[in-house]
Amino acid sequence: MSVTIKDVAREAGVSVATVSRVLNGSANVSEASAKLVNETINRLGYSPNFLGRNLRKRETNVILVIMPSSEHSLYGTIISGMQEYANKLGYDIISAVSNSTTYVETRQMDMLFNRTVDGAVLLGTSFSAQELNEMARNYNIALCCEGVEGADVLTVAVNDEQAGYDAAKALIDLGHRKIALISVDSSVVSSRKRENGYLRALADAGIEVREDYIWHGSYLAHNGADAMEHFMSLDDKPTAVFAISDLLAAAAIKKAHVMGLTVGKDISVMGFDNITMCEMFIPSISTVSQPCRKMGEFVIKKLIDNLGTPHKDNRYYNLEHEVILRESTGRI
Amino acid sequence: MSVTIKDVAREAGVSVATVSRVLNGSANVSEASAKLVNETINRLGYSPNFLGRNLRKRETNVILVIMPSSEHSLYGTIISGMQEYANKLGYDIISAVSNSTTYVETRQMDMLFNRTVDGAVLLGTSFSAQELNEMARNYNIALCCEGVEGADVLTVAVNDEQAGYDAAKALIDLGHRKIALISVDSSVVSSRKRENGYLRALADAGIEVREDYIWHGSYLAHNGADAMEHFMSLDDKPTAVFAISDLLAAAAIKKAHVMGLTVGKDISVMGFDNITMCEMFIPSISTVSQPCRKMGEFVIKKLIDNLGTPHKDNRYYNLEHEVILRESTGRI
DNA sequence: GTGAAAGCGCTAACAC
DNA sequence: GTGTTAGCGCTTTCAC
Repeated sequence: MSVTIKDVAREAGVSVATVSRVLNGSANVSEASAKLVNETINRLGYSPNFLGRNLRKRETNVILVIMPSSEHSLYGTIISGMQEYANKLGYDIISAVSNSTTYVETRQMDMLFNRTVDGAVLLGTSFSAQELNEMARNYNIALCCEGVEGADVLTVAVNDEQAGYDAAKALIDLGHRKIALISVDSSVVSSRKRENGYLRALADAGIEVREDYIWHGSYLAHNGADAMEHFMSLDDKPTAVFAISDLLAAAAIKKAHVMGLTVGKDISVMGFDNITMCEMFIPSISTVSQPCRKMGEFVIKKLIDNLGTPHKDNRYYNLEHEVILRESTGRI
Repeated sequence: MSVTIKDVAREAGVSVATVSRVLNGSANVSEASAKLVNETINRLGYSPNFLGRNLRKRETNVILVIMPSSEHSLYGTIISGMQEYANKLGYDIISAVSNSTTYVETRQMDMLFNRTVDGAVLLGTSFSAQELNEMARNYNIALCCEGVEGADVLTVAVNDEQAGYDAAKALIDLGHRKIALISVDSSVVSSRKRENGYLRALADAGIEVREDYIWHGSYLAHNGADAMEHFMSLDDKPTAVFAISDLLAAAAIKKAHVMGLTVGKDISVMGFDNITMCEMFIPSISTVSQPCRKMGEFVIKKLIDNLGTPHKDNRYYNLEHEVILRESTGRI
């Protein structure tokens, strides 16, 4: 039914080897043969079957990216960076969304184990360090955005602790002393690190940490609103809030607005990630930006480097973040 | 290096056929053999090479989804719906972002032509009807969200014309007579249809269409702001604006806000798509929602149905949209 | 410069 | 219930 290399060879009156050579641009094909083969390929509408090719070559030139969520505009930018770089090197990027479900993530990682792809990048994972190390022994994997403690796996991310520090420091520099934190209840490493950075910044500035200024909940928007409501119910209210994600920050801002506060004046709010919405929001949202494109390019570069060699680079690379001040934060 | 079915067979002391039977759950394997094979598989950490399997079976059970952009939260929800449904049927979904670039999209479609995937769903495409028809003759493709006029290809989308009508009608029902439109300059069919629906709604209500109330530009946020600025520079200003996308609506709202207007009172703004941001925005954004999950499920169901048969269903399916009124629109 | 042939890992027909 | 074997479509060695 579908046309194969054999059909092309027969029609062109050459051997399959010659067709293959033309296909792969190998040397030692006469111009006449090459021309003839190419014409036949076009005439027959032939497209090589990559299952055959990849099986034979034992490589697919495809890299899988697994995202924990599809709602995060950050991931789109990262993947865009990956794709551009990968294409240049003759690789393709495909992606899949795990929804942070171990079952789905495992199913997707099967594409790596069953040789459908050459490598995988995880933008957050539910696998343990031990599981990751086990996988990394036999397969090429990398983490991006979100490291896993104890995992000896190639990782590219910002320094979340320092980024959390810088975010809190920016609020302190604006004159704030009563700074609250909206964080999440989960074991996600990056959030914990951002939280640690916040604590260190307060300590450095000689500000005492108050339990009632620290809120833990889910990643959902609702949590940002609840946190803001809680802070505003306190007798001694904070003047600034640092949320470990922009979504939580936006929800907190919305709640403050509904409560009649002017965000940026009555209360300052700082987010994290610099998602698309930050600039559009009313007020625009101050945040910490990650170098998404660069992270995508870099992790792909390193991963592809690993594909060839037995000496895999499994280092942890930190890329530079940047604090961006917009309307949602103001001097006190 | 990597362990194959042969290794398992040798270690277990059975033939590769028996291992294959266990792998595929075919009948006619004694319990003893099955147990032995499974133990050996676990012991050796064997994972079947799908390149071999797929080559032999001439199917991959993988469907590719191509998105024009990665920034559209709609797509994430659609793909989520696809994935859930596909997994139930033993299929996997992978996705790729074309950035509306023909070169990239073509490169991604190669995965279909070279048999790396069984079918492809395009959430918007830069291919012409003719090109699509040509592809559909030999391959399994479907369009979702965004139809192409003249393409006899399986398509699942909302009725954009009616949706545009309903959006404008909702504004009319709120008492508005001076209703402007923010649309895009491109040939994207869905936008033109929404625009046509807007025109029909005005006609039905006996409202004359004014050229200076219709703005065409790019998809970028900037365009929404420019449009609002233009409308507000008119002597006879509109009291409501319908934007054919939520992003444009948000940008228009932001601009109106900056200009000192209270959106929802001084000016009403209606978007389209019901992206995540709509609910969080200040004010929350009225919009038209598409049944994303359902669309994803449905298109996958139909596409998988097509995989088996020579009689392909290439109909155009319309799913129900819904107008959602929030704070950004008000009664005049 | 070109062709014959082996073989990548797997499934499935066929034989027993 | 199990094994033997052909062959999916391709690349690549080896011989000429």
